[in-house]
Amino acid sequence: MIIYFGMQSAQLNKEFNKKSRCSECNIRPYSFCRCLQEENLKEFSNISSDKKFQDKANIFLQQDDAKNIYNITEGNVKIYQLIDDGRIQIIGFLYPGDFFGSYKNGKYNYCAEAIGDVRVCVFEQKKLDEYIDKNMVLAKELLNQTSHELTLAQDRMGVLGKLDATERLAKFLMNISEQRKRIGWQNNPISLPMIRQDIADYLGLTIETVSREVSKLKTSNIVKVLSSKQIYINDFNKLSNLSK
Amino acid sequence: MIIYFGMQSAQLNKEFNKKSRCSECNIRPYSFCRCLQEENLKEFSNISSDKKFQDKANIFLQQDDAKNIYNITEGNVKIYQLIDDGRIQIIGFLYPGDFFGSYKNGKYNYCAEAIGDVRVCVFEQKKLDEYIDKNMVLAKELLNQTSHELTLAQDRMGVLGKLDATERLAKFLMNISEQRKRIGWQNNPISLPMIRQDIADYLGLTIETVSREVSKLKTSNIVKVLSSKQIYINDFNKLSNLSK
DNA sequence: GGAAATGTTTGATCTAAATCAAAAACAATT
DNA sequence: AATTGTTTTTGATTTAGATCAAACATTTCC
Repeated sequence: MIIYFGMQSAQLNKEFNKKSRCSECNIRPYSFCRCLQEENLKEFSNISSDKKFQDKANIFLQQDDAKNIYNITEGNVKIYQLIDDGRIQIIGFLYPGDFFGSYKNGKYNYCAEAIGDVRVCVFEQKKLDEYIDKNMVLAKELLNQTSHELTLAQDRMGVLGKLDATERLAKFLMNISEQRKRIGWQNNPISLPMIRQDIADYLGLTIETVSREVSKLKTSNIVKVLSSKQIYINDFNKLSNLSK
Repeated sequence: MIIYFGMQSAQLNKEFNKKSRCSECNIRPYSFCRCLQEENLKEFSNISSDKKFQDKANIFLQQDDAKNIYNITEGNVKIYQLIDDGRIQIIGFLYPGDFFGSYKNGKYNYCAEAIGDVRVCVFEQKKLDEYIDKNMVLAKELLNQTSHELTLAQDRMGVLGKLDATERLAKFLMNISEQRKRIGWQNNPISLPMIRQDIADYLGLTIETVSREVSKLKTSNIVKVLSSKQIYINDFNKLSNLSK
């Protein structure tokens, strides 16, 4: 910051007190940044940058050199692996507060694509790593969050390996509802940011099976389909029982 | 350590130089402990303890209060989730150098059971956490390892969600072979510590399908089945191609 | 507002893997 | 070595969900 001689006192004050991006970030309580103290936010803002992506934009591809960690501040991101011929496995649908990318050099383990308009904070691995050395509370927070991500990934093995189509869809809807609640959004009705094909590729099913399972839930009055992407859950208990 | 008055000088010296368990551990280069310096090993030995389990012994159950982190020094461990009625999803087969359990209080995310005779180092969460505060290199190592575990878990979603039975078994055999190589064991023939039922529960298949797929690999001369748990891979290229 | 493109639903048929069944191989115990 | 229990293999049948096909709904864009 450069302070010119003759600057007005009020103006000067304003410069000093200028809010950093992080200090004004309203998703921070739900993100790994929540471990930081107020006084560290200014510095932390400086090691990251704000970036926007529009619907269907690739944030990175699996074969790209892994350079960054991304933290979502607005919108949804899908991360997915391409098997070979064109088979897709969607790893996850991410929400504000979720982070993705890689700490390690090398390749990313998945592709990342914006669903709708997305805003992220981008951290270079190197800078984040340097910051961690200075503020170890962040290392512990990242360890806790990554460890929690791992338990979620393990839970998904059970879904993909052992649940039938009905159970998978029920669990999916429950999970979305809980995710929304976690970040302070209404948990009912739920808005599905992704299309049916994405749900299918996430659950290891086909689009037709997903559609049929939604219809079954509708017929049995467990959900009301307000529109294809707006689902009202009439009976959380029944849905939860179906989801195992 | 109690030093009695009148102790001989040679004896005294021996006490001081006594090797710690960690310093004599030969799996350390393959485990998260590899990040520690020689001079820290004695202290690190003191915050963990050695424990043995025999075949089929439960190390912990999913509903147990999560208190420990375990590090395998000998043998194999299977970690698995029980869905409800009795459906089982095996999350992973662990090898010497792998760790499991939980840093966080709460419940474990899976059950852990010994396959054959097993030796582990047990760390109490609290003690490990205190140690991390003193030696931050361990936090970074755990973050890197957990982050790597997460990528493996994500890869498994593709296997369970998108691969057919032939591809699943081929990938499984390749993975075992690579895992063995990683820790300096011969990568061919491979020894499978687990029974067919476990392979089925790991791959989201039935025992019959696993058996049939093994037979197909045998018939097509890609592997030789020395015994049901000893597999010689005749053609790594073909097996790798099958595994996608 | 209408055409084109994209996404969703429903029906008919097919198939990979599950289930059911039984024999064979192997290991453990007396 | 015979008995018992466990694990694996192979065959016959069934089935959940995939694939194929077509209509229907919704969004996008001149």
